Amino acid sequence: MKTPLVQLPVSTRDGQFIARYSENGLAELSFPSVGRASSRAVKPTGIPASIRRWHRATEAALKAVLAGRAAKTLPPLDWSGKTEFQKSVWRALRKIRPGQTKSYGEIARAIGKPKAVRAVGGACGANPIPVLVPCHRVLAANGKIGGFSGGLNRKRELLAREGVCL
DNA sequence: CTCCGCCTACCAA
DNA sequence: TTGGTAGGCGGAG
Repeated sequence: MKTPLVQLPVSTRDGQFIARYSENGLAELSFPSVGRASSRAVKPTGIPASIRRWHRATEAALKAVLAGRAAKTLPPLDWSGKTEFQKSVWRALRKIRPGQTKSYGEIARAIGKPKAVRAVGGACGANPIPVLVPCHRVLAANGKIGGFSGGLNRKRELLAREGVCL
């Protein structure tokens, strides 16, 4: 099953994120919507114990990263339906520690596709689990901020909390 | 096949 | 430094 079965809110200092789970794990994490936090999140009765457990991990991990610290544990991530290229990029992103940064080119080389620089940017933009899969730690080669699907301000803030100076 | 993008290196002002 | 640009590659339609 690819469609998320359960969608649960995560309240943080930055607002209410939404986590979506499939039977295989966390499939998607959304930034707080600019609009009001109307609980669009459906909270079906009888949430599987496994998902409740994953959600606790998600909450702890998200709060840690938002505070500039490393997440101790992550719930299983469901990347089913995604391409091998994207998964290889996201795996590489997970190796970047808080406070560290890499360029799109470095990621491209790390996954053995040195010329797929721009495509790496595309994969970052398609990252379904931002923050926990730290695409915000990837900068342009010249040390510039680069882009960010969640908004550059957010990227700057996340990096600042990790002690990264631009 | 075409078009677009969280890029880059390079060249001209 | 700033600005324009061609090359390259994966993803979406």
